[in-house]
Amino acid sequence: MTTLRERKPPTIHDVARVANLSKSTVSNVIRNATGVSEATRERVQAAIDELGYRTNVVARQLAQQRTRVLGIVIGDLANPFYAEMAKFIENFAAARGFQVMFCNTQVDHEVELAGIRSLLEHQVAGLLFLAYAGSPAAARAIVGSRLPVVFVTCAADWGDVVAVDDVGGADAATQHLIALGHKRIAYLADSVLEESADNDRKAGYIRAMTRAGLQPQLLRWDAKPDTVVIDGKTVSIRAVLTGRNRMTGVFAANDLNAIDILDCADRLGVAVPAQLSVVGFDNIAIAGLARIGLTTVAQPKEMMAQIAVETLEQRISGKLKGGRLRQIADFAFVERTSTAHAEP
Amino acid sequence: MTTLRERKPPTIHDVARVANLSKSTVSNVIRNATGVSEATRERVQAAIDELGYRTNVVARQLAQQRTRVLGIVIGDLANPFYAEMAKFIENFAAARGFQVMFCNTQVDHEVELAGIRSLLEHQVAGLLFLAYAGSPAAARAIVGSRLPVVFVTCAADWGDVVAVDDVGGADAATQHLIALGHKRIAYLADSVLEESADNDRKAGYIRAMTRAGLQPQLLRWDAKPDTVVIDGKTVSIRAVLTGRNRMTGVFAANDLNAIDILDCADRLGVAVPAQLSVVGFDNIAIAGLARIGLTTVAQPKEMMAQIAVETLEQRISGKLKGGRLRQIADFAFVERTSTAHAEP
DNA sequence: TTGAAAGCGCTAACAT
DNA sequence: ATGTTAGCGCTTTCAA
Repeated sequence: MTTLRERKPPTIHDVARVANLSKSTVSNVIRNATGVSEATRERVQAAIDELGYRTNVVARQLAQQRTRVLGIVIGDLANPFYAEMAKFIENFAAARGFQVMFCNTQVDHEVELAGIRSLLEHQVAGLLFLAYAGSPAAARAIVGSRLPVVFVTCAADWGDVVAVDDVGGADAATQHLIALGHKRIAYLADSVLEESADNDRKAGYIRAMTRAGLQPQLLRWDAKPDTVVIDGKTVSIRAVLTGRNRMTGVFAANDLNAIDILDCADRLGVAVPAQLSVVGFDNIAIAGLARIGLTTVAQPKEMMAQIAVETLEQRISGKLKGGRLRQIADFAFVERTSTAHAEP
Repeated sequence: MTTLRERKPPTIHDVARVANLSKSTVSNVIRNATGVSEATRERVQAAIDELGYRTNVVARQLAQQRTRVLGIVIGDLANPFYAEMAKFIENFAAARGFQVMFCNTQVDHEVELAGIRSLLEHQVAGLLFLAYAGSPAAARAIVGSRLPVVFVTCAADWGDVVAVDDVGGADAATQHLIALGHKRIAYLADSVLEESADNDRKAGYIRAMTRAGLQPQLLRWDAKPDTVVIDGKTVSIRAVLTGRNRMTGVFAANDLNAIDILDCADRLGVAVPAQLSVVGFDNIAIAGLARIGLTTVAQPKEMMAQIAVETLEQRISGKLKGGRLRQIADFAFVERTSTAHAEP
């Protein structure tokens, strides 16, 4: 092997020495600056190849006083929806020459803030929030207003927002259940994080219920697969799905929770959709499996990721100026086999 | 607002001026160096708070000639297994003061190499491969031997390896089907990437089949949900599952593919497990759903993530020296409802 | 078209 | 205990 672990990597200075040119000329070649003769360019390239030189981006970042790194704050990577979004975002970012730094720590509020702080210290050029859970004030105070921030799939008033029509989607989902003749329809909040999107979906649900003269029922997991909290009281999921005044329809804040409910129903012997109809939100990949067949509100994931990255890039480059942008994408209602007419 | 978008962030120089001290003293405080009087420390802290100073990690990295950034190369974030692994890895890394940079681009070989190159240019302190697909030679040539590399969940001979006993797990999975009386058992390779883990699992499958005197059948997706390639010939999945010499058992390279097969069976009206038994590998979260009930080989994900990060950290810090480490974790066989005795 | 030189913000000897 | 100083590798004016 030619490269020993110990030897320091070559710098432009080394390249310059080998090519018998100055540092600046080498720099000009590397940066594809104009005004370099073809002969020189080749001479430099030869030296670069010979030495195996590679740009030290850290030094460049310091000199240029900016980076091409995007900070991505994720709600929960274990949720396929966020994983898919993260994948798209990474793809679009890479295509535009950005490197991404992730920060997943949704576990602990303090850890989340520390993560954001670290991203800022690394001088990320922009911040992208996927599911913004933290106390708004704290995060905002840390971020300040020195770099562009985009919220995807969630919302806050201190950055651009790219989201789906959560209220409309939730309304449509609820309306679907109502149209099928269901009366006792519950809303199930997400177990992990009470994000801004949840609130909008809840609002859409309440709007549809109220319009139909039905009583909203807000559920929230207590001990994940067994009990839920309803009106401040802890109730077993068995009671909710099989009790006297059992729910016949559930609209979950997202597919993952909808699937959890499906699983509860299966274990309790409650037939879906014969005895229980379930609607989700997101349209994650597995929702489409024959065995799941989850009726859900689909978000245009790839499109949202693209718009988010593009918006952030334009803010960074300064091409986009002015007030906060709110870009709301249309949802698509996907009817599958988890919903049916209510029993007479 | 006090902070205008335009004003440059304060540096240690500014802090020093406000505190009436030198840059180095401020630096000493920031780095928690010893030999700073309590009074001075407080004076510096006051100035820091007043100015809202935050360390510029880029400058520090350049001065220290090292970073606390880990490069994570992922196979496919849309596969819940990798997403879960990524989450654990990010967690452990963050807990140890590392920031992570992701690179997902499994789409294109060229893009993958470009991603690795970018991570190196960003001077990552170490590289962690989750599912290493690329042509070994190319990636290795780019990385060289200047920084530590750990392969998790996959293997290569030029870095430390943290993996599950793929061969043993695959053998056990296949053996399970054989013990249930199945004769025509196929192996289904992953559709996205032909990784090293696939080969080991294939080897375990072949070993078990051969031992039982059965003929191995290697399948690979052609057009994802419809056709597979077997012995170089394209065959419809319908033929494979319902034809004259149909398979009665399938061992898939991972859960995602196993679930795809389950889905195919469902759509074709093939009853699982009555007419078809399916075993997966990974034990992703959804495999445990009542509706999926996938029998599978579980990998100790969190433990592997932890060992991987720790190993990488020890290589980086120099605490761990010497030859490549191969740390193989035990698998756990999880029997669920997707497997049963073969029909007589 | 090329080169000299002054930073970028921080660290880490070394001197005081 | 605090300050002085010389870098880290690159960019970017400005001269030559």
